[in-house]
Amino acid sequence: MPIIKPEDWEPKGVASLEPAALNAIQENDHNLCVVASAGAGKTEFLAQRADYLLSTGICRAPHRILAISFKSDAAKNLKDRVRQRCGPELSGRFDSLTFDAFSKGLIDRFGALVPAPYTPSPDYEIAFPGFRDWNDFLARHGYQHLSGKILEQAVARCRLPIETLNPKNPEWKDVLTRFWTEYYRDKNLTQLTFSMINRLVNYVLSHDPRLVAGLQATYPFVFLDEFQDTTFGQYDLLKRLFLNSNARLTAVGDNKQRIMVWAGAMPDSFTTFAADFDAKQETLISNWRSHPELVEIQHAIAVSLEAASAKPDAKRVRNVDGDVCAIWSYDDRASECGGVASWIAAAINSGEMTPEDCAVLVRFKPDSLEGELGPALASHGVRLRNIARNPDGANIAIQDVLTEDVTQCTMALIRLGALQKAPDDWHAVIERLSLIWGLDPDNEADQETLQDHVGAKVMELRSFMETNAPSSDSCAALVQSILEFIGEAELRSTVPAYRRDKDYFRARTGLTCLLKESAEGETDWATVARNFDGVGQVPLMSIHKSKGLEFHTVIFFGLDSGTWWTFEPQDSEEMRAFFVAFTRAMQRVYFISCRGRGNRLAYVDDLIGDVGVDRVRGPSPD
DNA sequence: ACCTACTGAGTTTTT
DNA sequence: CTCAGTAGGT
Repeated sequence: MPIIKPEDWEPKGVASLEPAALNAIQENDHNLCVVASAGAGKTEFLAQRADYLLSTGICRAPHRILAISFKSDAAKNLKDRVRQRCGPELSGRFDSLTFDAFSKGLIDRFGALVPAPYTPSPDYEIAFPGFRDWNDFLARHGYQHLSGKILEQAVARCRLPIETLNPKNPEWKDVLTRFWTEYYRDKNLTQLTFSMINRLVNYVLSHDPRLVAGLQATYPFVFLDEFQDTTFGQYDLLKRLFLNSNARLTAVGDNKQRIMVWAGAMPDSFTTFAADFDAKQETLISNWRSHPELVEIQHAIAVSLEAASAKPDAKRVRNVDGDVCAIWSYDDRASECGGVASWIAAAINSGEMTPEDCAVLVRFKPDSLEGELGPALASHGVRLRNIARNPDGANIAIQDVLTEDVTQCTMALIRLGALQKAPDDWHAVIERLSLIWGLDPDNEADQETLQDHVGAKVMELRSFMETNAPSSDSCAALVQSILEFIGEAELRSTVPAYRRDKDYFRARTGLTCLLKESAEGETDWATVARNFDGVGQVPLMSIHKSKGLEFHTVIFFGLDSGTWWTFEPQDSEEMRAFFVAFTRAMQRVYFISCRGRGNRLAYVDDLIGDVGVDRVRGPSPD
């Protein structure tokens, strides 16, 4: 691949980028802090910067770029965007992971180097202890006077080994020692939380500086997405890895979307980072997502969060009629669900949006709304998909199944078999199999054999689908046959996250169960494939899960004091969550307030009322 | 057995 | 804000 001179480099695949983005993309001498409000095109910015660094050879093989995100689908989106922008070869040196997946990968590779007694057993399980579990641990060991919440934080922040710790209250040293020597050992098996994995990585890196040197040599460039949500432990690890090294760090995020402080995020990650890493700041002000009327309201909310917020430059054109924002009020929950369901069905039938373009958001407990709204939508022939739900029999959420490597390989082949046209999938399969089977993408003979192989497999899948109707058994057989074709051992050896059986089977079971679920009641494989991908289904999720996503229309359930019982107006996490929900919408957003759930949320109601958002009677069921 | 007044817990993520 | 649980009264 010919190398482009840095001065000749131009953005690819987009009409334009704002000047601040261009400056930041071509910044080679400083660490960077890029403040990017909602819809500013963070993913695009990072993808263009990756393309700049890779295609100019500023980041030359064998050097790689490490990109850290907070959600696995965000990591996946970024990876895909980089592949689109600079092709499979250069993007092969772009490692896009979540912080937790990155730390877990290091423990899976170097866990044995962690000094005793902290060495984790290789078949550990990932634990997600709740409030009760932390308290139970304390009670079991006679510390019932201490708080589980504080133990959780202490575990997330402590430096290992505990023996060297010097806490103000020596009792905590005993508690932590006991906790770590037993790990989170409940039923005779080792369980690790992600905060523990983070501490173990930190420990092994401090113990063995060669690992730090190796990582620094591999990654001269590091991207940090959604930096406002960085936890103390993650930041500590970041410093351990890259402070005072030659690595160039690019932190991107938006304080107004900081909604993870409750889970241990630093309240001031940007200022701390800017000071420690002497970072230069750039501010992106475009909003490519929402049209001017929505941006106007977003700005009013932004100003209430941060008085100095810059007014974004709205780039999207409005293309719907009627109110683009309103508070819909209802008296009781039955008319609420009925009314919203018939409105959604009518909007879909009129062709102004597809089901998957319309998101239903909640503050929490999507499961309970699924039970109410799901049947109401079903009576109009519209399906609701709770993306946080585990498919029956799996212990992985639907949204995570979709981003798994084993899913992407398998489903690309299923789509090639089931659908008339799937050109992207053909490309994706060839690209992936080249990698998995270790074939040279530039060797014509290799590529020709590969194409023949895949062509034959697709023909075989087509004839299987013609003779076998979709069913639980035929789905399992299909997955089995495709994985045999790909080669499970080969697949697993190219995906570091599939090193442990537990992790691989969790993903594979998720895939099989979601496929079976997608086949229920269907007679044709094309529909099964579309069901699997969520085509034709209205997605339902929490605000937290919606972060980073965008939808034509957003409907938020639960603008009431019952749902927001912790609400505080000034600079609160709740207000920022509300901002995140609002800024997901490209064309329109409605907030549902129902007497059956609680009272009017006066502060928010008045805030958006002041910029012209009306409280109206919600659409009625028909 | 039943009433009233009070206390405290619940929720959002990460493979 | 709502719900479950509890203490203390009739």
